[in-house]
Amino acid sequence: MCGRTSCHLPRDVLTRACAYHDRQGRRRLPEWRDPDKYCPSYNKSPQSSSPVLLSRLHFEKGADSSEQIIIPMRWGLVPSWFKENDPSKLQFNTTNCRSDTILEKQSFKVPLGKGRRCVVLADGFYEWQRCQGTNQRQPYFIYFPQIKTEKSPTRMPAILDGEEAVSKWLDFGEVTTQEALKLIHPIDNITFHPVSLVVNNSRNNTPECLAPADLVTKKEPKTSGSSQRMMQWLATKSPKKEAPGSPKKDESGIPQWSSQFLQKSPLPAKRGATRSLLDRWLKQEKEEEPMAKRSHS
DNA sequence: CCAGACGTTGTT
DNA sequence: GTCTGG
DNA sequence: CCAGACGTTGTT
DNA sequence: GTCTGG
Repeated sequence: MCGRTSCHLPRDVLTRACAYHDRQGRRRLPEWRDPDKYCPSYNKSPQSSSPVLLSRLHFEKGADSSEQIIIPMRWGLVPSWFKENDPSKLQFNTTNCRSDTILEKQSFKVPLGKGRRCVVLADGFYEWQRCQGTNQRQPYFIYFPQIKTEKSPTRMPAILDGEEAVSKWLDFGEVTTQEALKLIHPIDNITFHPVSLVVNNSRNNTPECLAPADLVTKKEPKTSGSSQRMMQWLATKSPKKEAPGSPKKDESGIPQWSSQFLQKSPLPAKRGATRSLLDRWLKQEKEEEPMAKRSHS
């Protein structure tokens, strides 16, 4: 899935890219909170803060839920019951959420049911492809081509394509969870290219991170005489290691993506998964009302 | 009922 | 192998 | 996501 | 806080 993004635009440019239309159809720019925490980078990793869009109603009682706020936030979900001050003390991973279990996993379904939706802004994201026969992993940059509307903010494996989808996703006051989930579907107007291994280290923050690059050259580890003897010794002594050069099981030649999203892509499997996801939601809550109309007993 | 987890990746 | 830090 | 640490006592 | 497992 997604563990690295680029979000490098200057703040004013990013803000304009997030222009949207409110309930009255007026064109607006999202209002910033904590603008100084915005830290543009070509190489954003979990624990860093990324700009996030969310409904104003999350901040002000009685606010227009179609109005949007933009705030730098730490990557990863912190459960509401987590009392430590330091979110890095959370003892399990919440940097990703599987779309096929989001309605089962308590850490995600509870906040989802409360309308806690947001949109993480990014130029695109990185994925590492493991190739057979090497330990190296080939990074790729994946993004919307810069042709259409300039604004195409994304949430990672769940990508919202276009302003309207973003607005509906955020407007938890009017748009129910079930309607919101329908906005997430595989997108096809997306593209990618291989990038340099420079992106591997999250300290590297340069345009080279997302620049097109040649595929990683599979260099045979030039083994010195001594290391060859060492390898032989390991091969005979260690039951865990396989003899170097022994035939590998998987000769399919099919590239294995780390991402479920890219692996299964926009075809039947994913469609089916999405449908059963929605079906399950519909079963457990028949006539979901939008948040704005729910009674607060 | 209480205790304890609450999550993802990938690989075997 | 697994966790933390970036 | 990947890279890099993973530990303690005591002294400078 | 809420769910699962015992």
